[in-house]
Amino acid sequence: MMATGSKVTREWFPPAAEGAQTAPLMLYNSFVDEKVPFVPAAGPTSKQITWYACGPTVYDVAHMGHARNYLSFDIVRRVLEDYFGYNCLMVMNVTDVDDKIILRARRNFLLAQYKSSGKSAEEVKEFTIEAIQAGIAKQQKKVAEMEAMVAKDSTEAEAEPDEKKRSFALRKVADLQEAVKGEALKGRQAAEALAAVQALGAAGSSADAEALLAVGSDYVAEALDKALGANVTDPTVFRAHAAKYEREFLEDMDALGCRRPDVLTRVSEYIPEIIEYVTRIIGNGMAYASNGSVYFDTQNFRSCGHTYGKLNPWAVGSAALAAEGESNFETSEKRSPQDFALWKAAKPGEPAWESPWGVGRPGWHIECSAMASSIIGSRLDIHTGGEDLRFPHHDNELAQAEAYYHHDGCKQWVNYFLHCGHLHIEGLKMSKSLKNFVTIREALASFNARQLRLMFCLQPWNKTMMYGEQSRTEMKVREAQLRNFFGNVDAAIRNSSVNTNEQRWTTEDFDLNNRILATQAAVDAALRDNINTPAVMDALSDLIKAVNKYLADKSEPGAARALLLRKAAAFVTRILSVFGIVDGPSDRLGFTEMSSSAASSDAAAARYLDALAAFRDEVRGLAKAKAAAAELVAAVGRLREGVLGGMGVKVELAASGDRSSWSAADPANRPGATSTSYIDTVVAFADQVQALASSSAAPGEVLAACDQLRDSTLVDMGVRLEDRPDGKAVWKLDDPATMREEIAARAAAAASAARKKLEGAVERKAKELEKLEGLAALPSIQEALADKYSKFDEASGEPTHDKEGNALEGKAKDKARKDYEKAAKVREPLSKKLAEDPAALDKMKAEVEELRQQLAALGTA
RNA sequence: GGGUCUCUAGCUCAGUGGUAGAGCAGCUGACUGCAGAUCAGCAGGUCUCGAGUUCGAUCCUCGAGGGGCCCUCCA
Repeated sequence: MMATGSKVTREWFPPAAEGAQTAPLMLYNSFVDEKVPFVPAAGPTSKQITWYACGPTVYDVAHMGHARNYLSFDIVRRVLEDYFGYNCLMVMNVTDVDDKIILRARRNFLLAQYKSSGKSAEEVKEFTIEAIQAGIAKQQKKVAEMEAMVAKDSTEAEAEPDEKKRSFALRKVADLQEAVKGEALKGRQAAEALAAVQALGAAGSSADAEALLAVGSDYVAEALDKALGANVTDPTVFRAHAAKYEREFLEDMDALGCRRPDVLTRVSEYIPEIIEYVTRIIGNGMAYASNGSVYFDTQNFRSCGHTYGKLNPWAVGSAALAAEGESNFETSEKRSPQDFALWKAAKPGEPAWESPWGVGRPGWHIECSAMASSIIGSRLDIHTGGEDLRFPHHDNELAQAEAYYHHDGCKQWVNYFLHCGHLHIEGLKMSKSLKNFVTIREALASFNARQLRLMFCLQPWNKTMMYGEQSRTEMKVREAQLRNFFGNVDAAIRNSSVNTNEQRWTTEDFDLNNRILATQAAVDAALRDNINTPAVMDALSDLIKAVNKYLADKSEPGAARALLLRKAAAFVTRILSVFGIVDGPSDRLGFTEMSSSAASSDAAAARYLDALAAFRDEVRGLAKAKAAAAELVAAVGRLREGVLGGMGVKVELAASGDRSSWSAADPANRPGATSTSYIDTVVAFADQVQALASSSAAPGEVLAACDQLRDSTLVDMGVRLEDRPDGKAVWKLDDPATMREEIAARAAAAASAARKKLEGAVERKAKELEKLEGLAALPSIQEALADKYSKFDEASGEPTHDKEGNALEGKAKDKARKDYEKAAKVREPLSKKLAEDPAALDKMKAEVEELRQQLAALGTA
């Protein structure tokens, strides 16, 4: 090519770059309790972020309250990763060294040892009874002590001159009284257990050790622990207990579809880092060793220019006051009541590690600071946990990290602290102690992971979440809407092939496209607004409704634009996959065609289903038209020879009464398993229709056969058939179990529907009547206002003179009018009703009575 | 007791200085041989109460009351 002098001017206008900055992602940050823009620590344009999640203490099975944390933040994480495109390093700890774990592990271990020691049933019984009696004695002693303490503390509290301290002392007394109640309950439970154990032997037959221990295991374990607990020194006992529940926890998380963290940090594996951490904090002058333990020095921490209690500053003072009230503070190892343990000196029967301060184990708060610092360093983008951990756990964590990084000038270890709201069930927080918990496994028995995730997506992550009937109903409605949407769109796309239909856009197509664009904008705005998943779900629901309307408008064959429908459905799918409600690409590893599920679909099967549906449509059409039997026979013939024959299926007619068989015309090209089952079905159905025709059955019987095919045979094959008003059925593939459940639920609902409807009607009518009667019993407006005004306008009824008889003017008059209007508005429903019909109240009474009688009649039937 | 948040339809919650909205639940209706799907409509509110600021308050201020949460272990 030659360079010539002729230069061509290329015309291109660059799009304006101003205002290119997109709206920020806002996150609700616990440091300030408001939504603030999210900026990665690595820089505003960086996509690299770090996240430390406060993980489980693995002492028992996890319940849905725990799932609230991990599932909700999994959704948040997926949005950050898959929607906003951040690369997130997610670290989660597992607390496997903890008071509860130690106690339970030791007891379980001793109990197991005892069980396998080959004691006779008599010995076991004797020991169990002793154990329970010891438990009862201890309980009684404790109650007595507590009651004495209540008496002592309350007199002391009364005498306390300082107002603030007195109120704390009084609160303590109240708490103590609550605790006494709790102990008394435990005592009663122990007494019941004792009776049960004694009954086991007395019943005559030999009591076996298993049964005895099943009743008294708690007490036996406690007794064994008291006697032998200090001798348990083998660290594998504790590790094994934690490992079991850690494994179960991770299984639960997998079952819920939560992405695993990138790094898992176990306390037991980070002891050296923790010791180094504590050492440095001591070196920085913000902790001190005391009698084999190490405490964090909150006073010095403040003197060094740090802020203690950033997340819950209000709790700090109160907690200190409460701690001062502790009777044993003078003898404490702490310098200040706010100080907390970084390292605890070992007690017998506990796992312990060597340290510069003697044998011991880490305090509760230090693990998170040390492990997160070890993996991530001196600045985290995000730290998450349940809202109950705000104080003291997370505040102490922050203090420890700032103290550790003091000489790096660290004043803010975490940029965004996110706390999820608790899970409530019937108005109460789900918790182990309230015994109102549902384990994750139990929940997964009633709902699948998709349903649970959908339920979580319908409520904001940072507010209290309701787990109840209402939430379940809304989730089910939403799930059905989504399922029907995907099914409807799929059917519509099948029936509006791009190859055979005009694709030019009409007004409806432009409108639908605009709806899609608007939905995309709404979803984006909702996600930026603190990852507001309920708002996203609402936006998707609006789009689905728009698509439904579009499909209704475009009901003539081929009118709907398959490409546009696909666009809408693809967007909904994409967002759902971000939430993890449908499997997304990031949940599989490797090339997708290697995954086992990819090959399972049998593309050719659709043709046979189409043939079956079309044949059934024809049969239904003939039956509804009360056509002659010969026409049905002709239809069967057309199916066998024409349709199926054209698809390479050769039907072998059976002798009368027998089932026909079929074979592939080309043996080298045999249909797959799914296709085969469809062909079996269509051939059998054709036989059935022919038999009905030849016995000249009534049209109703033919329709019944069609219904049975739809409601039973196809359901079992995972095919959902829906008859449309135009006489054409559409089919969708679905899970047979789900469909059977739906059918069963509908049948149950239908059975009780009449009664429920009547009950509802009675209740509503009675309520309305009660309300109106209440209004009727009210004094008249003028009587009601008589304490404020003395005279009223004849025509309008409004007050004209005040209580003293002075004429109302200016502002006072306006006020009077407002008073009047308010009172009038309250009475409006009644006056309106009476204006329509002066006898309305009596009529309503009669109606309620009538409904009640109907209901009673139903009850006796 | 202190702190803090909250009070809007039967339930869960949006919302705005110009007398209120959504979803679910309820009730009608359209379509329909049945089932399903879908659409349309209706009803339901002293916006906790009281006082103040304002031309005007559900919204702002103050007070009262109810509820939640935190101040101890918890996800």
